[in-house]
Formats: sequence, C-alpha cells, structure tokens
Amino acid sequence: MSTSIPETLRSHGIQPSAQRLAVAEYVLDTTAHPSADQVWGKVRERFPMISRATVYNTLNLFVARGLLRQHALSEGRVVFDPNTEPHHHFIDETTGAIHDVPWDAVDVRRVAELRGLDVREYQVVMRGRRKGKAEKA
Amino acid sequence: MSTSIPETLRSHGIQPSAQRLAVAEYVLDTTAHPSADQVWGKVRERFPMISRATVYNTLNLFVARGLLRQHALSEGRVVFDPNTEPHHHFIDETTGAIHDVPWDAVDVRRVAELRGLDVREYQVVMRGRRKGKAEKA
DNA sequence: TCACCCCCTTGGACTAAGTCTAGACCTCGA
DNA sequence: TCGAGGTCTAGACTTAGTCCAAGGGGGTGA
Repeated sequence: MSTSIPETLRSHGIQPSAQRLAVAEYVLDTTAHPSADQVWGKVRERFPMISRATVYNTLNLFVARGLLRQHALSEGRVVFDPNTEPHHHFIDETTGAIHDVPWDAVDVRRVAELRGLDVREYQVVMRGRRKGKAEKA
Repeated sequence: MSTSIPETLRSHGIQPSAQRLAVAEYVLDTTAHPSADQVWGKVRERFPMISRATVYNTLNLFVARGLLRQHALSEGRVVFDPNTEPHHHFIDETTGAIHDVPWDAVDVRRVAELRGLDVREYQVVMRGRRKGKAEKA
C-alpha cells in the first residue's frame, strides 16, 4: 500500500503502460490464484481491447522480474500468485480452489538430508476440504 | 512380479486387451514419470497402429481404477506414476526430471493442525539439482 | 514543433495437449 | 451363426499458450 503500482513496476525494471497497469491492478492484489485466461477475462472487463498475447506477455514478464510466481499444482492448471514469499498450498478437492498456507503452519524437518539431492526450495502441497465457516449448509 | 499384468488389470476391474497390455507393460514398470504423449511414443514402438485416443483413454482408466497416479508438478506437465503409495517428489531444475522421494525421508509435522482445513493427503514437492554420480563432467 | 526510434500492443496463425464422436471391429455367449 | 456390448481408430474439435509481422504511441534530440 505504501508504494503505487507504477512505482512497483519501475522498481522491478518494468516500464509501466496502460495494459500492464490494468493487469497489475488485478493480479497483484488477488488471492484467487487465477489462470492466465482468467486474468485476461478479468482485465477485459475494464480494458476490452486488450489482446490475449499482451496478457500472456505481461504475466510472463512479471514472473521473470519476480513480481509474481507461477504454480502448476492441480490438473495441469497453471496459476499466478502475487505472494512471492515462501508458503505452502492447500487445494480444495471439491472446488479446485487453491489457498495459501503460511510457511510456519507446517513443520518440515530433514528435507536437506536427502543424499545426492541439493534441495533449493520446497513446499508442502495439501489436498482435502475446507471445513466450517464457508459452508453453513 | 508375483502377479501377471493381465491379472493385475482384471483385479482392478479392467478387461485386458492387446492395447491395454501394451500400455500397462510400459507404464506400470517405469520410474520415468512419463507424460501421456511419451507413453504414446513408447507404446507405438512395439504397437505402431495404436491411436492417441486409446492411450489417453487407457491412462485415464488406469488412474480411475487406482493403478496409476497422475501428477501436475512442473510447468503444467501432467505425468503418470505407477507408484501409488504415499511419497514425495523431487524435481531436477536443470533437466526437469522428476524423482520419487521415500515417504520417511522427510519429516513433516503439524500438517493436520491447520484450522478450518481437513487435510486428506499431502506431499512435499522439492526443487533443486542432483549432485554427484549422475554428472561426471 | 517535428521526426525518429524504440518499445509495446495487436490480431491472427500456429503448436501442443487433451477430449469427443462416429463408425468399424472384436469377442463372447446363446 | 448371430447379436450385443465393449473396445479401438482416425480425425475433428477445444483449450492453453507461443510466435510473428505489422501498426501505434510516447519521449528525446534537433
């Protein structure tokens, strides 16, 4: 909130443009883990003439510059996530929705001990169902 | 090894056929985590007239009947894995190769404690490089 | 103010992965 | 032998994503 979106883009070496701002406004402020085509659909609501190639180019640029991360978690769906800090993921089996799980909510030990493997990063991918508040039925 | 492939198929409620056997012979005995098209390519070496639809149908059938598991781990690639026991995965960032990691090589605690989430299964996905023996350069 | 250049965007063609469908083909039991 | 059900094939179709050539727009120097 302290820095504006154009500043954020510039600080990552990205020249702001109207299209890039429109993509950034949506994708840097969502927890919905949208796919590229979902981003396209959303951005077109406010910017109907934007082309698919531009959205793909922009998302790939944001990933390359570290503004976004790309995940392939479920069923070959590739999604984008503005949360670039280490975290885990929970996939709701009934809806397919992806939820972030804070890094310290899971306690993983001995990852680095695997012989012959130089583990640079890891995450826990969980599957199951959400309980409680979301479903009042 | 104790049970033949036709028996294995039948015991999972799958009627054996020449095509299904050809797919099963390769895919139930590999650790390579092949994609569907890789399976198609491999099976065609010995069975050139098999169609792509048959290979996809067969793989999906095997997954539905619990003979195989499907993973979407890296870059939207969907791969098949005959190892249906719980295990983790290591992805070699330089080659894209996927390696199985034994369940007890990683020590995960507190997964079940996430409030509001009913975790039915989980795995640790690691990324990095293989060290040592594989690279003699 | 003008012109130029460079970067960005566009639309459409192209590719790859996967699904669907209609018809042909087996195979097995009666 | 016949029929029915399940299986296989080829090809059309869909979806996700990339590539490319051409057009456009904004900043900078003259």
